[in-house]
Order: sequence, then C-alpha cells, then structure tokens
Amino acid sequence: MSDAERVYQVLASIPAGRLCSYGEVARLAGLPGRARWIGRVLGQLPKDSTLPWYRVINNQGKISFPEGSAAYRRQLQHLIDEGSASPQGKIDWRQCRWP
DNA sequence: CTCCTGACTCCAC
DNA sequence: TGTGGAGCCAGGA
Repeated sequence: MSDAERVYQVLASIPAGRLCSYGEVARLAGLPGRARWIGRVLGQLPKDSTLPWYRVINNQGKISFPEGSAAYRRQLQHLIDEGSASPQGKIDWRQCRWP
C-alpha cells in the first residue's frame, strides 16, 4: 500500500462532523512530520473525489486558504453543511481532536 | 545536482 | 495573543 493510499484511508475514516489537522492526518497515516505533503496530496485530489478533504484544516483550527478565496468558501460551505462551522467562518476546532 | 515553493508545525521571543 | 524563523520533505524548474 502506498503512502498516498494510506492517506486516503485516513481521510475516508474521518467521521462526518469531525475535523482533523494536516499533521494529524499525517501521523494517522504513519507519516509523522509530513503535514505539508498531506496538503499537496489533497491539492492533487480529483475535483470529483468523494473523499472528505474539507474535514482537514490546519493546526490553528483554520482553513488553509486565503480568507475569501473561492477555495476557502467552498471548504467553509462543506463545513457549514456538516455543522462544523458557522456561516461567519467560525470553525468549531474543538472537533479537531480525533483518535 | 541545486534552488525554490508550499492546503504545515513548533518553539522562541 | 502575535510574529518570526527554523524544520520539514516531496516536486518541479
């Protein structure tokens, strides 16, 4: 199994309504210290992917896109749909911790 | 091969 | 609480 495949599995196993940081996904995938790589992998994800990439935010509990950008709004909308964030962009990052 | 970049983190100020 | 800098490492030029 490739590193990328493990990352996909970790992603797919994040419950709806829960959030996870890049570094955490990396650790869960057995790749400690490679948070940046996770970001790159997500960036390469096909647009029609069903993986919950939007449940991944940075360690500060924020979306890792410039506020107001199209990508930012797209991710925020998903989080709002799942009740993880308010329309104002306030993210409930307490949900970040995830076993 | 080297240099630069980045959906990141940590740790000192 | 906020900033800044160093560490990190795969990819592309």
